[in-house]
Amino acid sequence: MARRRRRPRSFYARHPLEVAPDLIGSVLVHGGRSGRIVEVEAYCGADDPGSHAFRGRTPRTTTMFGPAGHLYVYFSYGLHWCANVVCGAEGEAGAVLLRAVAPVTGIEAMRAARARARRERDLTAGPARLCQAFGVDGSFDGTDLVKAERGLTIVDDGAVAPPAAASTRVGLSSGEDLPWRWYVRGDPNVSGRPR
DNA sequence: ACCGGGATGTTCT
DNA sequence: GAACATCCCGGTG
Repeated sequence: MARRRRRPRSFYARHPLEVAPDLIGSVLVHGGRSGRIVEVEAYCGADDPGSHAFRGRTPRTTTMFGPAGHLYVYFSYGLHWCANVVCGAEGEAGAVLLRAVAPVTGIEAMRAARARARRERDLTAGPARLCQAFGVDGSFDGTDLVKAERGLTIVDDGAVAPPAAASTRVGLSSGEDLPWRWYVRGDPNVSGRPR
């Protein structure tokens, strides 16, 4: 069993376009549940028309403008929670959206939390699905992954990261041409298909 | 497999 | 009042 090492603050303090591909293959951990990250998207603050931070700081986006390594959780389409890791220098509002993981441990707990999922690959394929599977909601907004607040963190278990392919991001009406999504090609847990 | 529409409510203009 | 970093279900082929 390889040693699990928490990602340090310096890992997240880089530009989101560097952090995003490096997060592929890392492991998201919450209590007994864990999953290997297979799909992410980078959001680049004021430089990025697709980012919630593009039009400046608002009550909702406050966490994104804070220090790297904290979790930015937002409510989507009136139904779902989605989670990002804040990246880059404080105030730049960079973030990486966690879009999909491959379940590793705690799969029974994930199934219980995702009772509606019919197929196994629907357990954690998609930003809202993975939050539901891991029990992440708005109360986790602002928690520090480096300190593993509330048991939530991201670790490097030493496994060789699978190669990541790049594509445009999913579901945007602005910034839709920027190739800022990374995913493991062929992994069944990846959500939105690249064009 | 692929596609279309409804759910649902916060956020910001 | 419109937009929204989504998901699920039921249709069709």
